[in-house]
Amino acid sequence: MIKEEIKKIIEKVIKGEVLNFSVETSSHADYSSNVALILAKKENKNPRETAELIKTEIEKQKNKLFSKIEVVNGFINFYLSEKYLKEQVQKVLKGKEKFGSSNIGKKQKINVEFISANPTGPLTLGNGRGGFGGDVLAKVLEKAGYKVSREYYINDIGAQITKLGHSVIGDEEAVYSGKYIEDLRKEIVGLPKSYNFKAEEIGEKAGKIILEKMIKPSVKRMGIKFDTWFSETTLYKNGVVDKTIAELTKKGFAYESEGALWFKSSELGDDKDRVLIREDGVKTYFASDIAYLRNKFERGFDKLIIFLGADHYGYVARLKAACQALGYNKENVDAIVLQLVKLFENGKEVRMSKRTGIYVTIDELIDEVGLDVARFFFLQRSLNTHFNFDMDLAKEKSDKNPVFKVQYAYARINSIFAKSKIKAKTNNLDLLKEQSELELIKQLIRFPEIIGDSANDYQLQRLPNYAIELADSFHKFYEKCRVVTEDKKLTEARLSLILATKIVLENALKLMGISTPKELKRNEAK
RNA sequence: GCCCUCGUCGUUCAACGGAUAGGACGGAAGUUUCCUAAACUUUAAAUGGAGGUUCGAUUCCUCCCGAGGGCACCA
Repeated sequence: MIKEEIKKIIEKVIKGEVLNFSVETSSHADYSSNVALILAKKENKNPRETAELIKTEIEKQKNKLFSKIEVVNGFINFYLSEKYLKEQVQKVLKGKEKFGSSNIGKKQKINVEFISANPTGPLTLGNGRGGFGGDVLAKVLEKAGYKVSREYYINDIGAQITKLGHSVIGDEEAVYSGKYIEDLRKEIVGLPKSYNFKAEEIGEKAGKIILEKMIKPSVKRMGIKFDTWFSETTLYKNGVVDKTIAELTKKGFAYESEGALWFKSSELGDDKDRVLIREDGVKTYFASDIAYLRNKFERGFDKLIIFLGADHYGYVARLKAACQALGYNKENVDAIVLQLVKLFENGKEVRMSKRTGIYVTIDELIDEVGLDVARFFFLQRSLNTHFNFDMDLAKEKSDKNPVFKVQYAYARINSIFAKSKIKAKTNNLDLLKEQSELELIKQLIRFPEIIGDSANDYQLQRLPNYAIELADSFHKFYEKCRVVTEDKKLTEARLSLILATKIVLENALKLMGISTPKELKRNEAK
């Protein structure tokens, strides 16, 4: 990664100084660093002079990375040399689908748990946000050198399931409604009327059907493949919950009060203690969640990432407390909190709820706008911003979704190759001298940085934004430079450039789980 | 009441404490004898308010205003 290379060069110059300076792509140059501003402040010197000093030292090294280094307002601006840029094109071509991969993860095992919706109804919009986010984060981490496992936790036991049972039976304790509940009633309860239904059993059956017939197919349509579907029930069957509670008790983190067993989470950063076993002897979901946490670490994961809805926010402190109590490092658990998606219809907010039966399912969304648009749509938004969704607007705008701009760039490249009789050759890359050509190369080499940054801070909206910028650079190049011309050598060089672009576009789109159509039909409506 | 998240062009989203706040849609004006005009070029338009820290704040801190979400022996 270039940022890292430049950083190393600077660090060498400023020697032992430990500074928190940055090197970033910049609108003023190819890369810029604020190192002088920070160093000068520390040493109480003039930033401009400090910058000049650093610049002179770097120039002495005669590094072939740069064509020019300049100092402006105390910033040090770096311009990459053409020679270096052309080497990078070769690197992309050589790297192919591996271009962008890195080893920052050092093969650490990460468990990414996401969606994990209760099997009490279909997946909805909110699950789409977490679903696509989790899947893409997993892909990013894989590309960054982690060993990733995608996991779905199924809450297939307990109060929710009993309530589901009541709903299917249709008694007065019913909470869920909707057509699928009626269908389940027909399927499970059957015609011969009997009044001996046990809500728990019915709920369990219904949950299984919902999982298999509704959730799993939706997940598949979303383009997501889980490595593990983890059933909460197994934690009870295998005695993990009891073992975990016993361990907490033994370590002095659990105590009895008012007939219940409590976890001393308040001693470990939570605002209050939490119940593990209720007065009536029933273990809480939190108890099995701790068991699940322990189970994940016991399976050998170095790091856990858990996607949570904003309505489960309070959970984070509890889980981290549990982590510490069990002797694991709480830093190895990252919770990603998703803000809720609000549904709007005709300009008015509609409260989504599986209980009232008012919601938009993920299947409906994909039916309406297609998977590519749906994915891009969600990925463009930061996970922790509030999100208003209007299906009518989404439908109306789906034709104008920027994902097509990206796919169109890809299609244009394929079209050129389909028509060209000449093959790409890299021996004359020196002929690439146009501004738009060099700009395009600069975009290509940002890709590994985009992945590295996203793997570190989980800010996935960076990916679609980058894809758009890359497509833009390509389209500008396309307008400016004709690829296939009479000049054979130039044609070969430009074909190499667009081949490299194709590789990066394809890698970027695949990372987002978006298709790479070889051609895009012209929009009839337009 | 306490805690968390969010407030950016008309709309919807971007911007590790950096330079002239970026894109998309919508608005205005253009570009096609030539590899797909779902493209390109030009243009108007925004940081909720008040303080503070800093060489420098959309970003960090405090208060206020507004939206959402938590504060269960529910999940």
